[in-house]
Amino acid sequence: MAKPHIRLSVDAVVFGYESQNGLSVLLIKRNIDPFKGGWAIPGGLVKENENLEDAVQRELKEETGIKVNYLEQLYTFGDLHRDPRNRVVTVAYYGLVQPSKFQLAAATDAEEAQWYNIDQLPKLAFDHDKIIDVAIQRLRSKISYQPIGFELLDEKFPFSELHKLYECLKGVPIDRRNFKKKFMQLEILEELSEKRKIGKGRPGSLFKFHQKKYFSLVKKGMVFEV
Amino acid sequence: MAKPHIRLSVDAVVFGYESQNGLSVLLIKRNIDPFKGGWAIPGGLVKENENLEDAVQRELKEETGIKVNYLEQLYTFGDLHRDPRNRVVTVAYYGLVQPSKFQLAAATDAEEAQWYNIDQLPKLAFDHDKIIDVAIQRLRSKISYQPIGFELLDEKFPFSELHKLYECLKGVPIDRRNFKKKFMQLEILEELSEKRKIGKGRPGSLFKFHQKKYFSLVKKGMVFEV
DNA sequence: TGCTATTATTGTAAAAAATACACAAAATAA
DNA sequence: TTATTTTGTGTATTTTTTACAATAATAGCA
Repeated sequence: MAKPHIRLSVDAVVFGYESQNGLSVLLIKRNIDPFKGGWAIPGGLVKENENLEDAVQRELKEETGIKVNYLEQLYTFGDLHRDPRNRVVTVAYYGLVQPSKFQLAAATDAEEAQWYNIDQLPKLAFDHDKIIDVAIQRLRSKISYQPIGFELLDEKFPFSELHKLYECLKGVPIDRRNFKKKFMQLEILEELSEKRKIGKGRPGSLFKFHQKKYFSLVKKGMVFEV
Repeated sequence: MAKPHIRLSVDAVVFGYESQNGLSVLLIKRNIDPFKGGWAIPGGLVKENENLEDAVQRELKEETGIKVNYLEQLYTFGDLHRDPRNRVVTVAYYGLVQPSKFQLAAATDAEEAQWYNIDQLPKLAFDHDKIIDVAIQRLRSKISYQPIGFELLDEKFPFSELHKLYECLKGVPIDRRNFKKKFMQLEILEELSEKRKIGKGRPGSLFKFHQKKYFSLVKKGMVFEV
């Protein structure tokens, strides 16, 4: 009998955001044991000749049909009995997408995939609740010092959307005027001449995140902090 | 022939600090291939029934004789060819110790262990230079918002030692008076009636990090930031 | 068309925090 | 006793953060 060895997997906490629904996580319904029929975050074993990030993207594609643009390593979970059958150490990642950009699961491979608001998560397989907790914490703090929020917005967005996003992720009300003042001082947004087309009330200008401006900010040794 | 599988290892960047010598990293001289005779950070394969942190502590004990008090996961490095022979994914940790508290290697197991100042590192095996880079960055930023620096100082220390430590880790001069004012406002230090015994100049009071005070700071929702 | 409701835009005064900066006190070495 | 080194302390200035309200542009409705 072969000597048992440690298996290595990757798992992904994919965050989605919509201004009406707030922050969600992408879950799949497992169709194999253990936890068959239960909900889990997408993931699976890493292949012998595959990079970790490639493995994440592959599993995401297979299980949910999604390709994430922003993907970052979160933490590696290696407790002895986190998988009831074998020793499986998992490298967890988190990613950001716009749910509206994708058609979920049904069209794709195996499991059923679904968005769940982070305040209404079902019971989860393995230690996936813990992984999501860590991911939320990380996202909450990262949003303040890295301009990653734009991954969750349309390319062009009214300023109020950015404001709502930050209030949602930080979980506290933020003064609109002070927030705008601070953000605009960074000079990483481009104000377009277009206005938002729909909705009631005075239409606001649309903005775009200007990556080049952000890089030149960094080059000057300044820091993004909001 | 058995199907090849991914091997899992842990590696540790152990930082040591002395006010005369600044920041150092603990390295070992490898006595097996690959990179036999070269320098590397301590580490090795994780056992099938062993937690990741336990694996780190075991390897550190075996290879250097050191036990670290503060140990934290850094990042997981999994590039395809980071080990020239097999696919090895490594979970890197970093730890903080006082070099003066330990007798190194020679007394212990296999390899030769030695402290190297972070500005005078030798050429390193595998991707260990990259791992150390990431660890230094992490330590540099973490020192500002977590009170981990005390792991690098004696239990009782004159304030000037704390000041020097922060100047060293942040790599910039810090105004003595403003730094002290800010730190003392946190109320996490206990000022002892003892004075420093040796050295020239006016003797300074000794201080102690007061963990309980720090916890109550956190409970009040305040943040450590220096 | 005019009224109401809704959202967007803009500025300033007050408070708090960060910075710059200098001199006196306690010890050792010469 | 004098010079040198290190510690200890306070204030004025600048910068940043916070709190806060009135006006403009649209849509829907009477």
